[in-house]
Amino acid sequence: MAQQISVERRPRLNRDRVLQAAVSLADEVGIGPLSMRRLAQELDVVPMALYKHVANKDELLDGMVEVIIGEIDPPVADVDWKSTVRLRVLSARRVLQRHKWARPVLETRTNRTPAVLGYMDSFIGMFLTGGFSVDLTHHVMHAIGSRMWGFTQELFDSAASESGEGPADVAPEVQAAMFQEMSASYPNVLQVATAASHDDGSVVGGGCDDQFEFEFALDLLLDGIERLHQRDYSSAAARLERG
Amino acid sequence: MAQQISVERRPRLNRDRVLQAAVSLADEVGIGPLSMRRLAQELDVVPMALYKHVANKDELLDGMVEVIIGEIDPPVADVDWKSTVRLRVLSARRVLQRHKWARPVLETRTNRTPAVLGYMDSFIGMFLTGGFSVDLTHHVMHAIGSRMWGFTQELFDSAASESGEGPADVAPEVQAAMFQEMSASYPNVLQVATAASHDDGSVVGGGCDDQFEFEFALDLLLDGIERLHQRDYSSAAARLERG
DNA sequence: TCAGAAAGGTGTACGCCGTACACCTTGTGT
DNA sequence: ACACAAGGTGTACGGCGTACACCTTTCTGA
Repeated sequence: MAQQISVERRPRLNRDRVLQAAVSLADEVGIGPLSMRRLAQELDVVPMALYKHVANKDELLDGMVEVIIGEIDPPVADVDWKSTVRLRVLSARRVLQRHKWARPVLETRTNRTPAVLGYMDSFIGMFLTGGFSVDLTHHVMHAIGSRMWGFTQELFDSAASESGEGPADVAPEVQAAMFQEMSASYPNVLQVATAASHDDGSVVGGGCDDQFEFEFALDLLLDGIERLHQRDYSSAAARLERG
Repeated sequence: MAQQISVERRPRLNRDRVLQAAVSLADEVGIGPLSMRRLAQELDVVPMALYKHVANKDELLDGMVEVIIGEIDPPVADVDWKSTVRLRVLSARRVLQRHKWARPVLETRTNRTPAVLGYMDSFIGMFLTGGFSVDLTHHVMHAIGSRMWGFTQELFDSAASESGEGPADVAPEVQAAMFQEMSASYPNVLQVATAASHDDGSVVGGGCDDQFEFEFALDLLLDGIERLHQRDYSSAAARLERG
């Protein structure tokens, strides 16, 4: 009967509480001082307890990214693509400003977690819905990518990154399963990714010409800049126009 | 007489050899495994020996950045601004590809070392020489910044970052000295930075509206994208045109 | 030429970090 | 009531950056 006396009992931990606590702590003290030990202390728990809920620190960071992606507003419907995209990016920006540690974390992180893929998928959807071709959507995603997240360069890199050339070290049936799941959960990502790989025949990854993408984005900017220059742009005037 | 027998003598260390070794090592093994201990080992020296040449690991990283900035081609003269800028950015990109560790390092680093300031100054100069107004140049630098380095957001932040609001914790005469040196060494940076601060009266830093800069760049991209969309852009066609 | 100083290099030690591993405790389903 | 899984603990290891006291080499100028 006295099994649960007035002693203050800490509620049990779970992955979600761990991630939330990590985000709060990083908000407070920054990403540098966020160590497993410090986080454990914050949760009134011994460091190793955390490992029952996240595999390691890397997965913790991935989880934190998940959390803040969840804070980005969903796309607003029934307006033109440009406004949809614009509002979404500005929402993402607001999130990144609320969590100042997030930018560097996103920039280092190359993992395509479900949350990241889901966000990308929905983002791509905004262009496709707006009537963009898959081709243009692809380049546009590269061009705009780093402005919101920083995952431009290896957007569709497959799981390659480190180990060799591509997904050659995964059994074919596993690849097939991944493909199935992709097409179910991230149809837009899949569409763009496969279209981008027509050239070299690989199904996912490797099929996109980094140099071309870089120059595409660079020239997009330079052309825009040139136009502003030609019309004697002044930010003061722009501010007035904008109200 | 026998003071220097056939014994193999390691040439004395100096800052440059340390930095070069660090760059090579990072090229080989990546930035993660690059520790002071590992670097020392590579140089056949005890870890603490390095601290006679660099103050700490952060300064080592700054030094490594210096080294690779030195590898970027100087601006080519006697062509239009657009080509000058384009070629320079592509040169910078080549450097970053040669040193794959550099991008994340640049993205985390917020220090305005002489090398960085020098590069920025010369970069700004390309626009000013091209007839750009200081105002437009300023926004353009923000818009294009991260595409080469990643220091967009706090380009002209002064030394603020961490410690409070601004340079208030530095003696006035020191500020004056810094100003003197700036105007001598980085006239373009100074010009743009001071122009950007007219609004709020501060001399250096704090005087630039992040939200405005972000939307400026975002809209530059979106407008460009819209134009491509309207003319049914296709990358295949673009590739053909380009040759 | 030679002392003394400055610059370069060493050895030890400290307090962090992530986390492997073996263990105990608590909650849950039968 | 009990077994078993899930959650939590304690200890320990190897790696990190670097402070500090010390020795050794090289340079300098009288």
